[in-house]
Amino acid sequence: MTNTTLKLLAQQLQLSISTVSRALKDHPDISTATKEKVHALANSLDYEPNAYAIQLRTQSSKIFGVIVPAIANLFYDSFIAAIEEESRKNGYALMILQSSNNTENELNNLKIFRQNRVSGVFACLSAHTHNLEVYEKMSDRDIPVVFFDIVPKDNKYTKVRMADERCAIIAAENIIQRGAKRVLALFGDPGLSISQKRKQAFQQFMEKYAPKTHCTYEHTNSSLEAETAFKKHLSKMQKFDTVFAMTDEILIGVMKAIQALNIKVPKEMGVISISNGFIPSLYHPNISYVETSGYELGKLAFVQMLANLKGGKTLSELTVD
Amino acid sequence: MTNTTLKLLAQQLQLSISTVSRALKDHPDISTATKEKVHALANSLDYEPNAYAIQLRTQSSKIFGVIVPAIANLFYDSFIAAIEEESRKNGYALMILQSSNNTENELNNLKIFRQNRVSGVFACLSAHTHNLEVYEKMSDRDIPVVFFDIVPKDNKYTKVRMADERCAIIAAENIIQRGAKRVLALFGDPGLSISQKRKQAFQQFMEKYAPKTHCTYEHTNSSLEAETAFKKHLSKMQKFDTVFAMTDEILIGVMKAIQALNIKVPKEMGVISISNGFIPSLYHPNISYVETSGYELGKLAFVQMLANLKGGKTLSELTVD
DNA sequence: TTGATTTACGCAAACGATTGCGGTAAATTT
DNA sequence: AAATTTACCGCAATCGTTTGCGTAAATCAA
Repeated sequence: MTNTTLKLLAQQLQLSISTVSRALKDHPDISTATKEKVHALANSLDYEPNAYAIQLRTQSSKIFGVIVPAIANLFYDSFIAAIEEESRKNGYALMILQSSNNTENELNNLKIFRQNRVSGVFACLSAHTHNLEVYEKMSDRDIPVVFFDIVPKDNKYTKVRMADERCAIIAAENIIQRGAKRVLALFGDPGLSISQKRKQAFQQFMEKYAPKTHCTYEHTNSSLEAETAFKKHLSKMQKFDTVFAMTDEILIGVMKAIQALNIKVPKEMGVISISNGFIPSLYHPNISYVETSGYELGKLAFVQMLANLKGGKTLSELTVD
Repeated sequence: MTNTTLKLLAQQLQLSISTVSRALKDHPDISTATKEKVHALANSLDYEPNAYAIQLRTQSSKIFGVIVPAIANLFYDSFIAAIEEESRKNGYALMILQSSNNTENELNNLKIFRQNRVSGVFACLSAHTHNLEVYEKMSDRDIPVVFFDIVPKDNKYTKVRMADERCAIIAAENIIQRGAKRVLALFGDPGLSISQKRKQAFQQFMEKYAPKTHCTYEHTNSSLEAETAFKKHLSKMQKFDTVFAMTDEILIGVMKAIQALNIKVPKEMGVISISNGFIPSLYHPNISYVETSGYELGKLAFVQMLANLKGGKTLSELTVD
């Protein structure tokens, strides 16, 4: 079946294309009678405007691009869910691409976005992307970019991220309140700023407000490493009574060790993590965690995007507590 | 900055637009010298073809639409990851929309897809969508639709799904091999065909090959229900030694109960589920599961899509073992 | 030298929608 | 009855590409 176009409608109604176009969008120049006729035929013929023609003409696409390291990740999931929801409300659609933490993919994805003239891009940097030239290219094309989660350091970019320091400090507070004596604190990839920030904030806070509490810090790059690290430290002379996991990934490793050793939580060992809550809810009893909501972050990112789209650039770093 | 177009290149090179266009795509009509000049300028000016103009002209978009109930779901995640990978290889991009199991959203999403003239749609039906008229509309527009996971019954549609029966039977086999005496088998929403199929296959197999094994069947609609059901049945006179969870969701409930009651797996209780493996890997010891790979299903779906795109329609129901 | 081919390029018409600028009847005002 | 306004509508250019067809100049065969 051939698609219904303005032309087709115009022919059947013996009207000009412009009249049909205007009738469809309720232009005051068109008489009510004509409008009704046009609408009637458009409905019965199931007319749907060709988005590409519109975009070509108006130079705006009503599509946002999203780059995440991986879709299969609970944090990004909820982030995407949030911007998807907002996008729908505002008449935008989403084009989601994964970088798989690979800079080359990231480049390719951005290219696709440029070719599709997206209205804006939500981007989470790949773990080791340091060359931001490509993102400059987007700005050159007047395509606003809102960075989230893993963001560039330079303040000229619009970025939203979790309040990493806040989360770590809340966790530390909680640990102190519990009266922990010996703490094992596990952090992620030391190369990522998120790890650095959380660790620094955590450590500083602990040293200042609970100098007597003995803390062991360690960086692990996977669930497995976290599991091993946990077991290793536990077998030492001085056992610890509390473990802090910076991310879900680390928490998973910790919990496997805890289950394997049949350690009772929270009696024998306190566990606290930073998470959006899904993983902690899988265990019994539920693990306490400091909430980092990808959902909230998504909402915030969307607001930023809209602001960028309207009033030029808003250069800022916003964080969700 | 204004975007580089063929026109611009043509002007600067004192060539016609058509020549530039052809040079860029290595048309034999164009001399090598000209091609080189064109490419050089195109590169330095960072020329990128306007996807909308191309699509308007060629009537094909190089974009696939994907509808899932929720992105934040491990099964769909891996499915999406697979088709995303394949799409990229084949020069397509993905537009992902969620239905949130809401028929109205589903309609809207399809509309967006139609307006964007996607090349094809991968669709997972909302739990309670029975009116497939909208999908007919896609076919009328020559937009192939490949259904996955939750698929319509009618055989005129192209659909791929997991071999539900196979999975259930493999699990049953496994249970019999373990020498289980009393089994608690937990299934999902009885309204979904996936639940019906798995239960029926499971039950039939057990009755045929292990008639002496006592099986209790129950449908639960959430993790919490599964947890409650597990506890309820355990407190009865005749305890069971094996539990079967049809999905990750159910498994989560079961495992919470098991942890709460400090039951030893697999000594005191055998646990088996159908899953893609992520959730079962969170526990210690790892839970055995029958693999249902969203990833594999995605690959299969993509092949189907390509076939549909090329050789007209392939009406079939394909399953992944 | 002449006619037949090749080579290398340009013209112009699409694709479908938007929109500024007129235009022409009818309605209203003088 | 002439002048002016109003209400409706059409013309045509435009967005950036693609592509069938036409054609000069260059090459070749005779």
